Amino acid sequence: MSRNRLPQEEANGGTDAGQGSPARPTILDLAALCGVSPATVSNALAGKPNVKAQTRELVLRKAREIGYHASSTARGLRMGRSWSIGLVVGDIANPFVPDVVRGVEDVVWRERKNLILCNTDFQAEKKTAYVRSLLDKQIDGMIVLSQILDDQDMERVEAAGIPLVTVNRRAPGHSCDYVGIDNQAGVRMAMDYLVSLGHRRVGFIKGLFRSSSADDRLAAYLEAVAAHGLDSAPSLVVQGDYSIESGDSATRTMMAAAQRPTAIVAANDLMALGALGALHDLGIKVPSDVSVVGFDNIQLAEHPLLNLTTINHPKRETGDSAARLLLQRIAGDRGDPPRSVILKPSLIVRGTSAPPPAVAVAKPRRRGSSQAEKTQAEKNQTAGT
Amino acid sequence: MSRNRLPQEEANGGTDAGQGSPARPTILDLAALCGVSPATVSNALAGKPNVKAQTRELVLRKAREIGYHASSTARGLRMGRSWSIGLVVGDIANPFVPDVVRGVEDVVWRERKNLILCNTDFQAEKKTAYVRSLLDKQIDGMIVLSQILDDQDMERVEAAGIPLVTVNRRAPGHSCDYVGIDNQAGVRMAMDYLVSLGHRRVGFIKGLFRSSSADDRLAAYLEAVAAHGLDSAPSLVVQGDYSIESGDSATRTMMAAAQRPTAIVAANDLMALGALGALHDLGIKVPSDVSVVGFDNIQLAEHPLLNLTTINHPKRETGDSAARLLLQRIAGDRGDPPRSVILKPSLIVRGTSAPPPAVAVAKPRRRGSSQAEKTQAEKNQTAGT
DNA sequence: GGACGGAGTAAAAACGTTTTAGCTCGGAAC
DNA sequence: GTTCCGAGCTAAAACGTTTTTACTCCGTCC
Repeated sequence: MSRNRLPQEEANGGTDAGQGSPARPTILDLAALCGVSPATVSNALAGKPNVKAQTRELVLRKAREIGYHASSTARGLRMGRSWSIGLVVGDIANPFVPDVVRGVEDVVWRERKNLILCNTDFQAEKKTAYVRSLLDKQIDGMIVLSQILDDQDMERVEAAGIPLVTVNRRAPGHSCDYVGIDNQAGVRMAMDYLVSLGHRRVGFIKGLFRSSSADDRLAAYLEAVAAHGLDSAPSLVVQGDYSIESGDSATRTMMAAAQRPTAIVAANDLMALGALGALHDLGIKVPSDVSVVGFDNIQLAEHPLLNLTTINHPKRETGDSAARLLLQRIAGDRGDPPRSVILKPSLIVRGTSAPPPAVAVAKPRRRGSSQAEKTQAEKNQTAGT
Repeated sequence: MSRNRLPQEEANGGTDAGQGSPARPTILDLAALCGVSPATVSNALAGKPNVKAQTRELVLRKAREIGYHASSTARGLRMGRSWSIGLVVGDIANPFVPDVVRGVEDVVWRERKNLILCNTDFQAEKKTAYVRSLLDKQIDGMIVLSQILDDQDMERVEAAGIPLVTVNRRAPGHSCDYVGIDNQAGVRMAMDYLVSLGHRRVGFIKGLFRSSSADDRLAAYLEAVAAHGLDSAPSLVVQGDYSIESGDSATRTMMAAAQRPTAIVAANDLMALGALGALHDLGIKVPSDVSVVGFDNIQLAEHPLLNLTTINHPKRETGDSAARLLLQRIAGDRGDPPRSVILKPSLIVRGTSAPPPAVAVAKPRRRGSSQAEKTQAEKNQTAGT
């Protein structure tokens, strides 16, 4: 160490006549300034017990004076950590995502860790590259939202011993912590509710194939159709891709079929909003002609002009749980068996749902309860357009 | 280096009988494997010209074989960089923000840098802590969205020599790269358009005080009122805070006043949507009774049921420009004078704007031009509502 | 035949920490 | 008067790179 010669000749030379930035103080500077060794400074700042109170005080004071802050990079290299966690999302611009991110940030922030945001656009190549990059950075942990990593990426993460929490979509074959929602229960609530209103012919706009949550939601729809003995027809299930546009076109397809549904359940709110738009364009009244129920309860769903009946997905709590699980895993034993948090959905009745037009009711008429729901629903959406 | 003894006795010991993760290979392992020095490996991988083609090939092959990836941390320590940039936002859940983030991510991704997302909730303490953390991490650069840093934080960033780009809000007293929109032009377009429709009494829901863009938008409104000789009254300008709720309550306040406006311009779309909700609740027809114009053109503004006339803010392009500016600054000379990118707003006519009720027109009737505008506007919004 | 030069490689320093092992010194125990 | 011990500190190694400097050949030139 040629730097550490004389007390007054510190690492960052006395007069910084150079125009460049003055180079921030290192632990060596601080040690020299305090007249102790770097080890002692480190121990003092870390609160280790093997340093005299008086010395610790001196170090803390001087550190504050010169504005010393340890380099995360150096510390990370030595300790093999980075105090940052990777958050892999498909599309941050999807209104569902930022709310979850917000939940993650909130708890991660409490431990003063940083969030590295990786937007994959659902592209395999980008996903792989981001995972690589995160591993190279020695992240402390990783959260993957609404998508799965290929086996190779997964293996790399496991090999690196990096804790991983998956959200909304289980990685088949790999066991890791998971946070999701009870999709089946959610759709069942929507279906039961519609049936209680008197609907017998309910259409479903499903999400992308190959996503576990999409499968669950579709399965729950089919089960409900069977359980309640509802009308079933191929034209009542249309494929969407979670976008507004796909909800729009799916609805047009569905309404063009011979047997129109009296209610439509969409696998997410964006498609439900697309359905509302399409029905509006087609001159079909909501909810008097057709009811629409979404899934997620995104922020704008409660706007008086949209006023979407939907299944609430606790988004912020999702992010919160995922981050908690991850932090526990980081702090605690890596060997513990994987844990799952399955959040509860809930039905939010707003203005896009009502009993079907009278003619459609074939079964014996329901009593009060459905009537009450109806007036409630209609109240919510009076004066609509 | 006690590790580097024999060819077959590599750093990461042959048999990893231990249960822990096998510890990833270092450049020493790779060097031993190839029978060259770590320096040569480094040069080979970096594509330096001073290594024989044959050697380089060998190194690359072996590197791929054992899946060698350099540690960003070690490299960062040595090179004084981190290949990540800090993105400081106020609230990621605000629908305006993710689109900008998406733009940033897109260009940052091209250089394989990472994005560290800092959500400040507009809290001074969180802001300061995040900036500290970013500086400790030796980030390559920083983007601050729609907020300003206190002088002390600002000084720290400057002292560290970290390039900084501010977006939507200039830091008074500090000169750094800036990306924004021509707020005045935007509001002027909205006002001119409304005047051309025949409106003479236009209300304005302004944003938070102390934000430069809010000031600009308000100023433009006032100028337009003066320039066109429109009605002006204190009750026509109401304070909001950029949230839906504030737009709602501001509108109720405005409509409760003696002199109701025939049109409302809001400083952002969320408040405009709040206005739509309030008017809907109040039973006031949009646009026949009152026109509403927003600012930002958030994604859902184009939904057929909202169909909001608004000023487009090129969000993605904003993020794009900010990131570009930042990367240039990182790569190029730090000493260059600060640059600004001012994006152009544009008027998006949808269904929430129309001529005022006939009775409201007091001044002598405009000729053709306004009529032309009107038909144009109506053409744009046929099949609306 | 020796000096020169360039190509290719190696040795070692440096980046800024944390942590382990060891040192010193004063007092207590025997 | 040794020995032992603990408190408080220091020296040095280690983390895994990049980069500077130096070295070794080998062919070419004079």
